[in-house]
Amino acid sequence: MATMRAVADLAGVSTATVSHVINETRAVSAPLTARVLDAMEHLDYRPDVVARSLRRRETLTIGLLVPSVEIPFFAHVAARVEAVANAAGYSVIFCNSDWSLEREAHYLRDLVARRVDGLVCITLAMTIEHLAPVLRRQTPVVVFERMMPGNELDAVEIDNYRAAYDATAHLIGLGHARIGCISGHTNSILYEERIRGYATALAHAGIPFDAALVRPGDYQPSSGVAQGRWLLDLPTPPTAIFAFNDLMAMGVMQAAHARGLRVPEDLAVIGFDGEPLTAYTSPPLSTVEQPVAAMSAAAIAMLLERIKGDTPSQARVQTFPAKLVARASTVGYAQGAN
Amino acid sequence: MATMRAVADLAGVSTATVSHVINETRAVSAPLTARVLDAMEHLDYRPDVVARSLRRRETLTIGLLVPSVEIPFFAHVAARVEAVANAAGYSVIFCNSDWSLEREAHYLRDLVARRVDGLVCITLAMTIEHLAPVLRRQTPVVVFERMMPGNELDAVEIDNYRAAYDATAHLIGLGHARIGCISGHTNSILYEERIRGYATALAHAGIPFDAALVRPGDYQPSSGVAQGRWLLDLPTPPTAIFAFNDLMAMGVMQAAHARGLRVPEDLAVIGFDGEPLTAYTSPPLSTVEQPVAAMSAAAIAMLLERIKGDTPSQARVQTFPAKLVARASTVGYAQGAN
DNA sequence: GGCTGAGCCGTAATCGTTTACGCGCCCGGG
DNA sequence: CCCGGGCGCGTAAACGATTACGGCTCAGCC
Repeated sequence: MATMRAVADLAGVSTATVSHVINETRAVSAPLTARVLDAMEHLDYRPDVVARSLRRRETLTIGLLVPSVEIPFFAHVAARVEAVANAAGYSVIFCNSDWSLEREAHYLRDLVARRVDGLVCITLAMTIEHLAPVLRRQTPVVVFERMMPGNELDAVEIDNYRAAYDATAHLIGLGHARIGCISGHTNSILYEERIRGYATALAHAGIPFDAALVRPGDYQPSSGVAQGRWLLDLPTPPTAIFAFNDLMAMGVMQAAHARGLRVPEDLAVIGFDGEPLTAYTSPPLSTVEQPVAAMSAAAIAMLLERIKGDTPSQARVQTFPAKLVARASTVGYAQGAN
Repeated sequence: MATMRAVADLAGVSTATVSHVINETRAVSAPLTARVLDAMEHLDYRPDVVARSLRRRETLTIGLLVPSVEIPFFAHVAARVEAVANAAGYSVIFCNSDWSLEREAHYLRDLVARRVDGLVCITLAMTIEHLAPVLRRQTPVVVFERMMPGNELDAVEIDNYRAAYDATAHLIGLGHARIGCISGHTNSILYEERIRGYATALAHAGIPFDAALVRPGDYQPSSGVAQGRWLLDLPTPPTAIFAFNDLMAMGVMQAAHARGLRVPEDLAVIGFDGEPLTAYTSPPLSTVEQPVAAMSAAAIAMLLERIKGDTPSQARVQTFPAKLVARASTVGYAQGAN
């Protein structure tokens, strides 16, 4: 409530001096400094962030755009991004697009109008054109997962090819030859990379690729159930299924259990993302773990560099390793520790 | 980038006219209106939200404070609150306190300095004193779950007493007489109410209350495992366990499975919150479902009323019914549909 | 004694909007 | 013919900070 003017008056100085005391931006004599601090204390003064933002032309705010925070992976990212950003003095405006391109566009406009200093966005279907309004205003952007075209944006990602390869090879190593795959939305680089990893692992093992075994999911457990059933209904059903995220893998396990199949004896299941939750399913779910904390920290670090103007001009893409975590849903309780 | 000044110049009018065209706040002749709109179009002008906020003394921003968005229930709330707020034109500043009172206090100060128009906060341990800086600035607040003391804040909540009663009665109805309970943090009204519901249901069935059967959890699945083991290690272990949230219930199921116990034949398990996830565990988890969407909408509605100044002066507490959802983790596949 | 330069501060412009006032003009009624 | 009242618009003062300039004082030195 108290304004800087009030503090200045109470301390008997000008607002300039108060400002400089607060920001330590020019020398102020000891006695004056003391008087100012006293006055601030008395009035419980806090600088008005809005006014400051207007004048400084920075808001100490970043936007965070995610498809759905109800999916554990995105919630995890949101938590980490917020923590790191906050430690650096930034607040986070949270935008949940619900997988809607339209809403994403809406958010982008709003975030620009709000003059966010930067933007972390995690989206699969968005293309560079959608970001045009943001880039035009020179607002730095970092994306999780590389975007569709050969755009040039700072990004953090995992090696999706290798991760999918590892997951598939893991199943092959356990003796499976007929391996189903429940993917996510098909219009993304992520999709292509993971499918390539899956197919390559099969090829290396001399197993023919069967398109019927690859089913599209939507990252919700219900699609895991539906596509899991579909696969199990095949004349020659798979003996193992690789899902593009943990929730769908849980759905698959349930579909299997509902038919009296045992996991992993009758059907092995492996998920993706490696959310903590997976350690607590029944049976514990094998998965491929993404280093969310490291990725989030890296994303914010890159963003802050851009904001500070340390402009590498060249877009940087940081690729992190994903880690296969074998649990009872593939290797059984006997072999699978954890 | 384009400022209102630029638009005014291009259209050959004053900034006042531009402003009035934008906000439709006073009559402007058709020709001028057209010229202004044209100019805006040409320059791709968007009002600067920061400047506007400074002048209007409102930011069209609300703060959202949650303990941990990685817990499905809070993620669900965050998604709904954001959606409703956004539909009303408000942006959401996301604050993840990680259960830390210190961080909560930090966020509250920051949100006030940022002049958020309102605040939705969901916290168990916080007391009214922590909110003092917010209330002093007249910033409206709505809380999820009533707070510790007999404070007076607008709130949405479920009938925790009844919900816990129902869950316990459900287990009793299935023939269980020795029922364990894994609670959350013990320093909240929520805790007291649920324990009261649990105890009362037992009493009504003539079952003596056994303090050894009530164990504190922390809403993480790991505590479900730990406390589940503890309970199963009892000389006379419970035949059913009621957990204060779904994640801990999953932990309990895993602990049971790890010992070769069958759910629900050897141990019935019921959770709390009713997150969608629970329909996909193995077996599907019985739970008590909170009407998150309705609660979130109500919270925002109350907040907006306060913001608009429609001040009931009296704090309002809206209590919603929770719904018991019986699934295979208690009633078995035979009886339990779904 | 005058000049210079270093310390310290205050004045006022500025960021980009909104909005209280007030001024012209035109029209209709007395 | 004059006057009152709408209607339409512009001028300029906010909102609450930051910051470019410039002014003053005093010490040191020639």
